[in-house]
Amino acid sequence: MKKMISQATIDRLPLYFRTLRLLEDEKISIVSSEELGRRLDITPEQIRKDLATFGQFGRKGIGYDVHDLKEKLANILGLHNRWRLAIVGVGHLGGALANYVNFASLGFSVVALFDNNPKIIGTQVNGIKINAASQMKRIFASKEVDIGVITVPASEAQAVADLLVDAGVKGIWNFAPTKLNVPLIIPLINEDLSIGLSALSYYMTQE
Amino acid sequence: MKKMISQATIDRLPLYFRTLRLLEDEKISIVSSEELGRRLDITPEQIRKDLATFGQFGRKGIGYDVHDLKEKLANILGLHNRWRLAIVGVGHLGGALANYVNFASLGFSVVALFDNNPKIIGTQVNGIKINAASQMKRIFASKEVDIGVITVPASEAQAVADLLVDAGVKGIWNFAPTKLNVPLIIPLINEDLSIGLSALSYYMTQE
DNA sequence: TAGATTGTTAATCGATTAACAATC
DNA sequence: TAGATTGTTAATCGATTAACAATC
Repeated sequence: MKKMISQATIDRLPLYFRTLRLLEDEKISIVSSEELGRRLDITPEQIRKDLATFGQFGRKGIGYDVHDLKEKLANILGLHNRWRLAIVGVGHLGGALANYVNFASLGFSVVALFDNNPKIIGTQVNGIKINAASQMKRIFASKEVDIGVITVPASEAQAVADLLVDAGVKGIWNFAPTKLNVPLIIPLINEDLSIGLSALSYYMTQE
Repeated sequence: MKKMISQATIDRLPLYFRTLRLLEDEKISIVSSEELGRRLDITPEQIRKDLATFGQFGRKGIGYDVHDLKEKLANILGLHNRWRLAIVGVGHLGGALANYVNFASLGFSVVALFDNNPKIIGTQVNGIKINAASQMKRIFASKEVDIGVITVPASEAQAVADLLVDAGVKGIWNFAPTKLNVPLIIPLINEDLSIGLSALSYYMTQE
């Protein structure tokens, strides 16, 4: 990582990107931070500050070119990379992710599936064969996998993470509700669904 | 909401709760903020500060009683409420959530499913019948639904949110990648999976 | 020119970290 | 008592918001 940019800023970039796409669909070619902010419930100052972190993308008195800014954000986010995913743990959630259409539109594709349940090894999901975890290293090489998605139970997640690291994974997207230890150079994003649901429960409990 | 407590603090409480559960399973009855911090990669000071927001739960020189603190956190988070969920949009993700076991262990249960696809209305997922969205109000009353889970495409999400609010939903868990407008009194948690994946792409792009 | 809007610097706000008295 | 550990106050850090000069 070149420079330290706040997590909050990084997490807002996909929202800007998404909105610019919609604006492009609406044939709107110029947008102000004011309008972007209105669509996203984010202050215009915040948006300008976030964008200014990466360069000068707008024109004073005018606004931002929708197509141009969209492409620049795609570049910053690395969405032109056509990342290849492997999903480890083809239960309900893993299976759903294997079929998830939104990924494709962001440039991600699922190229491999792994599971240790002998009953499903060899079967296919969305046209992709499920392999035993022991095949990971071999398949990672042939399929050029970039990202490992962990959708196994928490108790097995660390072992899977170790296998992924050993197979040369470049990044990990973890859905198991547990802390993982992986080398610092490998980006890891935790997607713990129980946090959001518990937070919702908390807010519903406050009268 | 009685008092303003930071989102960051609320989001860490489920982690503490989860870890206390594991400690209880390990028959460990007393834990220090130091040990909790080690297991979660959170500083002990942060943990003490978070807990102190809600009261004095520990004993100086000793630590925290595992069972006691676990129960107190469950109460704060409202996890004793046995919340009842309705999932709107039974595609791959909605279907996966309908089968998600981790919910049950936190006290949530899925009691109703809705979809507008005539091909699947009337069929069952995990023993729960799929209804047309038009039935929402009636079914919310009879099934005493608390939480609405939105797993429809972004373009339909606002309409679904409106239906949920009209049916008297108490909280919304939104998986559609779009900003929703709902009355301020109704807690809304957004679970936008494309943010995490895009952030991962960003970090993998920085060399 | 007048009005609009960016990019950037300064001010404010809030969250994390450090320090330490209290006490088991 | 000495060692451990909490709860809380003070210091620091970082993120958001406000203000405004530059300029289209």
